[in-house]
Amino acid sequence: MTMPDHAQSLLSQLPANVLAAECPSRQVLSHLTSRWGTLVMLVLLGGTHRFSELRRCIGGVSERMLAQTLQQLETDGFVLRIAHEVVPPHVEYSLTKLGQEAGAHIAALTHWIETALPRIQAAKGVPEPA
Amino acid sequence: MTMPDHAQSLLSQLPANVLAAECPSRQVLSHLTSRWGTLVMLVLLGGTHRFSELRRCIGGVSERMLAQTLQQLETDGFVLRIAHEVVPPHVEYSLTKLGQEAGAHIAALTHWIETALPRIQAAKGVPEPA
DNA sequence: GGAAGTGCCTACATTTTTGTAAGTATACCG
DNA sequence: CGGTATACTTACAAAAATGTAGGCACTTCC
Repeated sequence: MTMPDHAQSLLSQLPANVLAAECPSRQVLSHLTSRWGTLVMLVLLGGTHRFSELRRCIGGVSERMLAQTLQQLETDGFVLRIAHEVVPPHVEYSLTKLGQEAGAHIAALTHWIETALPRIQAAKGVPEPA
Repeated sequence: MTMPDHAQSLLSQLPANVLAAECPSRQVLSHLTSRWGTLVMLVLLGGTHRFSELRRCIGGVSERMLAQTLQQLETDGFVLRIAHEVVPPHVEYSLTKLGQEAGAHIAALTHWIETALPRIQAAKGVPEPA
């Protein structure tokens, strides 16, 4: 045995398989689920925002990390960056169509966590069957 | 201005807010979206598995990381660990009810990535509007 | 005129994460 | 009897992520 049945079923017709170490989907996943990536997607799902706005509403991000995260999401094709050539700089970030689709799933997960948090904290340490 | 409107709306009635740095939901999110956490949830969504099975079907995990990840998910109440007191050891991992709910969202995201991968790769570098 | 705001980047230091290898107790297989 | 498998843990080392501080080229506000 090298792989359980359901893993095979996951492979089925899909063009990618996250369970495989070398699959490019792994990297996309890691960008979307990175510490700040998830939160950026979440905020941008609410509409276009400037760099400093993002920085302010995402508690705890440093400028460095925010910039890095935005670049990753941009090169992945999830975020659209529009820079107005003025000074002081004015840059707007928004989600692409792809970004909105991904963002919807991220929002679903985070929203679930936010509402389920009481249950999660109650379950801590208390062994619970499925 | 300290926070955009939609961020306020996210706060609404929810018992938690991921955008706040100190919110406990942040940690839960980070466990579920950690490098291996996501994949473990995904596999366990397919049913009960032993440690070594998980290790084999999740490409690239080390024993150390798998053990650590499972422990985190267990203390968060997502994973149920059942150890049969025999030698050699026999341990089974499965998802709790909470874990299944969270896992469903994770599966939706990863499944989307797997199917959208061609589009994502095509979009790389090509600026695309929403 | 001085301070604050804008959207970054870069160098450097620190922290965190992750990998590697070895050890454990025992049973089963040939 | 030697090798393999099980489910881990621990110590040590290497790699990656992250934070901090400073700079830039201006403009607007007080």
